[in-house]
Amino acid sequence: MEKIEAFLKLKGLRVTRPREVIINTIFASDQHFTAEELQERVRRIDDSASRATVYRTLALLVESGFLHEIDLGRDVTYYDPNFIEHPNHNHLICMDCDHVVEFEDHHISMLEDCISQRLGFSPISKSIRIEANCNELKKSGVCNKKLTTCVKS
Amino acid sequence: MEKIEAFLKLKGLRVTRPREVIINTIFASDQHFTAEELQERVRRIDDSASRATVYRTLALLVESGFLHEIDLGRDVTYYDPNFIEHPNHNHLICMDCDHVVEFEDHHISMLEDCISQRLGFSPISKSIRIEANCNELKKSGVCNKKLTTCVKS
DNA sequence: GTTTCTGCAAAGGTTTTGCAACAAA
DNA sequence: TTTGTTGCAAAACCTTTGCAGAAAC
Repeated sequence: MEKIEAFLKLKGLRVTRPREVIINTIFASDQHFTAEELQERVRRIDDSASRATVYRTLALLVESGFLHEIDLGRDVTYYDPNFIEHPNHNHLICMDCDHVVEFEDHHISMLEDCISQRLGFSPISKSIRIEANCNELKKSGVCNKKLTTCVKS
Repeated sequence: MEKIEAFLKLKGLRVTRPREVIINTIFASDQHFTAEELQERVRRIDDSASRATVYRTLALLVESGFLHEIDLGRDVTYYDPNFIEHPNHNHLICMDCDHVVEFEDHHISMLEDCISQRLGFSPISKSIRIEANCNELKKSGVCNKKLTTCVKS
């Protein structure tokens, strides 16, 4: 938050009440969210932020690199506040329980860089999306997976 | 096309003129496209297919696995008819020239499977999207990359 | 005071849908 | 003849935008 405030001032942008509330709400958790969900969380904390301002602030944070858009294969845009801590993470989406597991893997990351170079390009951003079924569910009929933190390897 | 016709008959669905035209148009090329682009190509061949039917046929083909939706990071949905020949390919998108390079890599694919299993899941589909800059452009100021076929490694 | 930001409501763009007519089997 | 399919136009959906008033600095 302090970083973002500093950034705003540097750019000649203003630290307003709606922006503060929105930014605090976003970074209060490391979980991905949609604009809709954010708007609702913001509304519950403080009524001072319209849908338009939520969208405008999201765009601002994405452009300035504080937030990432991710594609979970659904029809809305998801935002991920967890890229500052884990800049190279990927997503596995369980099609059974809809859980999203974030994971990092150094080997894959290196391979992606190699392949890009071989093709004649320098990667800016790399992302993997895996859609999967839950093994636990298949075996026992019940799914207890609630992994929400970033798994590193 | 014969495969899809057989599938339609098997499912009790009908082989109609608009469907034939749309399906033939899609698989006349192995290049990805948007609904809008498809509609226009279809219109030029034969006027017998409304926008609604184009969308409905796309949905049908995606559901039945003949066609894949892909995310190129733009704001429209792209469709990729090239997954039957190359079921595990990924996309590198050049941010300079907007070209899309399809690539396959056996090692990455295996790593994705391993990671999924370690996390307790069985992958259904895996996709990588790399956004990149063109090396040729950076060096010579000109970009001649027009790779459109699937690069295997 | 000046400039940026906000909220509202309206518009934007893509995709979906209800319905009556139509065509495949 | 039955059932699935089409085209049209309207609706739905998420997201963006124009504008006048409000708020930072």
